[in-house]
Amino acid sequence: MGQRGRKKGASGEESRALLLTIAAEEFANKGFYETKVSSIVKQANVTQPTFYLYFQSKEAIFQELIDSFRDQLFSLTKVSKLEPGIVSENVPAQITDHLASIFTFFKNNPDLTRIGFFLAVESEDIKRQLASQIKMNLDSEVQNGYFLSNLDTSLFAEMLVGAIERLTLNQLFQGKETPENLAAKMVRLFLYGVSRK
Amino acid sequence: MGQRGRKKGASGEESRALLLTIAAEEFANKGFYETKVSSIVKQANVTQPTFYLYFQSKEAIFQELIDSFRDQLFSLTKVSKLEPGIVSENVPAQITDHLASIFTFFKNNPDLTRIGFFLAVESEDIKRQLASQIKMNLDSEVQNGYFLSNLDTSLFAEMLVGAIERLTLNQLFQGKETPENLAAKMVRLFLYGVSRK
Amino acid sequence: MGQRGRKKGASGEESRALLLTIAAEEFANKGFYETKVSSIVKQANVTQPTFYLYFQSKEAIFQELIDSFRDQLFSLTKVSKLEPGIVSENVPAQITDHLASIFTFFKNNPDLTRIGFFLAVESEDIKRQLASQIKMNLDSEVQNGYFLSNLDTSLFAEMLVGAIERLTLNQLFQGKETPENLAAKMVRLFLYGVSRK
Amino acid sequence: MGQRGRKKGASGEESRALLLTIAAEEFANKGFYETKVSSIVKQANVTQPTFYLYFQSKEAIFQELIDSFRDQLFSLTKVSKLEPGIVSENVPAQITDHLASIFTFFKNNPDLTRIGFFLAVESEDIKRQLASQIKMNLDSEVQNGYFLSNLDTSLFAEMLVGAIERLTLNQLFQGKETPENLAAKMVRLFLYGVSRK
DNA sequence: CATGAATGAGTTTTCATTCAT
DNA sequence: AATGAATGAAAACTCATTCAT
Repeated sequence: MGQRGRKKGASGEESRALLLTIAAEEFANKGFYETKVSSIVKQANVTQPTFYLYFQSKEAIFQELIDSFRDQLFSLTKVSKLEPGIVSENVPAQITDHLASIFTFFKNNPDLTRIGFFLAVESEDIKRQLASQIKMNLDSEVQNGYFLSNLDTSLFAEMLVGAIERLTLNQLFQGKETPENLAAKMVRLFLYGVSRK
Repeated sequence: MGQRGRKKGASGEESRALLLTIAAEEFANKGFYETKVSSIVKQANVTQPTFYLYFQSKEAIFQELIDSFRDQLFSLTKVSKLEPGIVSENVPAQITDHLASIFTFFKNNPDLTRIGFFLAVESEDIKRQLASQIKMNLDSEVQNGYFLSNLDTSLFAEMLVGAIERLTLNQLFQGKETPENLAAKMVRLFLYGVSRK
Repeated sequence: MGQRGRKKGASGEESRALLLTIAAEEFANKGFYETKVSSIVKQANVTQPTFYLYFQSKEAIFQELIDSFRDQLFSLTKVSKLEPGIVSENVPAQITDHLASIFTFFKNNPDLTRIGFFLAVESEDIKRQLASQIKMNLDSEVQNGYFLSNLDTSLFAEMLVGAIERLTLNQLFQGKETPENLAAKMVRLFLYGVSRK
Repeated sequence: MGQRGRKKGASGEESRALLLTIAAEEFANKGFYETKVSSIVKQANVTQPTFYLYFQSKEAIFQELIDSFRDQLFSLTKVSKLEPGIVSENVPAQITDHLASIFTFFKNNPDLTRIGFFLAVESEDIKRQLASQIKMNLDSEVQNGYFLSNLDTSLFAEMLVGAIERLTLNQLFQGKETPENLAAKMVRLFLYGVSRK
């Protein structure tokens, strides 16, 4: 009776949180449509009506996960504007740090990241939004003379997001690189290019 | 009797091709799961059994589209290795051409591209494969001294694929840039970086 | 609201058993293919999903009925070996009893019998298995000198099964004979033949 | 063009006969429902409309096979009444011959037999009819004093049919016994019984 | 005599969701 | 806080059968 006993006594919040975690895992691994409510609740050891006690629908819980990803991501990028008065030499380091913090967040929340950055229909929105934030940073950096004055910041921001996305999946999630290294390599490449001269 | 008469007389290949086109459109716009066979056939003005006359299943037609994308993409990239004896100055132009041809293919086949590059489960595979092709090219170019000798070509290839992906969606498909311009801009940025100095 | 209320409160096992009974009846009367899930559930006053709550598929419920028949039949025949030390005169009575118990089982479970003995693909298997059990009994009886020493027990066992089958359908199920009478008649005929002398 | 040429030139009767043969095979092996018209015509190298040129429906061709079986079987049993004036000693041989001719027919027409004797819904009818013929023969033989005067000929006829059925399937079709041997064994057993004394 | 192309009418099965307790 | 039992609404797929030629 241990398990059952515990479950009955569990606070609602616990059940809710558990469902959320399991759902994230399932969604991340199998996508929205291949994830069945029945499978989520089975793993959480609750019944289907319980699910609906905490979430209005399958879509709602998915959305909640997306929103959670978006919120965390943007609370991260909000604080990371280059400070205006910074000295030139430190710019790369600053950018690297910023990038590393994003990679760290992704690494620590792989399920959420898969959902919000790759699976959701809104993923495109989110990436656009991220690109837009990056663009704003770039613009001010251009203004401050750190970057090429004729840089197409919009396009560049999108390229960065694309790079982030691929490296997250193929390097970070594969455990091939740490967030810091990845960030450093990216920045170096983008700053100085790959041409020999 | 005009309509009916025409349909009965239609060649099978025509019906098949029509279904394929409509399916591509639907899949591209609504994804695999939200695309219903019933909706495809309605637009093609045939009945459901006709669909199954030409395709084994909804999955099969989806797969056929993916395969078509993959095949075309890789028949494109297969021909585009940098020739060994090329003079240094022409390398950027060559790369640009290659990239432009990819963008052109994407632009001319937006539905197929959405399916094969973004919607399919195999999309990751396809991108990995593309990255791998690019890496091989890069490797030989490094060997020939065009690029930094310590370049992490694998990582760089992935960044390129990420950039291609984003720009395809947000610039090319939006009609903001031509394939050629996009390719040129990308190459310039990656070759020389964005740093002012 | 009476009906609806009652249904909701019904125990699952009840619904399951009801479906099983109705399915047996339908299968027995119309065969596997002409029996539609829709018709079973209609008679059980439940909806189709309820059916799938208790049975994996139409095939599964059919199989369950077959297995039930087979299990009951063989738990019946397992106990009925002639005891070794029996006196000669009692052998016919013993055999008759055994046969009667089979006929009784068939009579009490006509739907199941129709399914397992006549409709199922496995019916042949089941009959073969029954014949094989009978053959083993016959062999030991031959050994004990009750029967002709040169009796082809395998062939004879099959003839018995054939006779059982026909009489079940045309005498027992028609209510023309009781299990006991049928058994007695069969035994007499097989033991002593029909020849006048 | 050989094949096609031949087909075009084929007489209608040839196509019809071919379809009938293939259908018999398929029905015999897979049953009515698992046999698809599409599969029959594929094996016959014709198209579905051709099938409907010769048969009104899938049911019709099945019925035709059943009727063919029934007709042949009963043209066989019609001729085989024991002649009234026969001498006592020859009765067993006569019966054996009769039985052997049935087994021979079954052996030479296994597909048809499977269909008419085992698969068809009318199989029961056909067996009943066969039993009824046998009963009539038995009755006259009883009258003539060959058999026990109190023999329940109806029941005995059914037992015979059951035995025939099983032995056909498990001995004859398995190639374990020739029609003649099988008939002889059956007759011996039924005439004199299996009791030792 | 034969076919390429198409369909009407169904059937099983799935799944998110909800009562009643 | 939770559940046993049930369902509405649809989806993919099948197959015998038939036009038009």
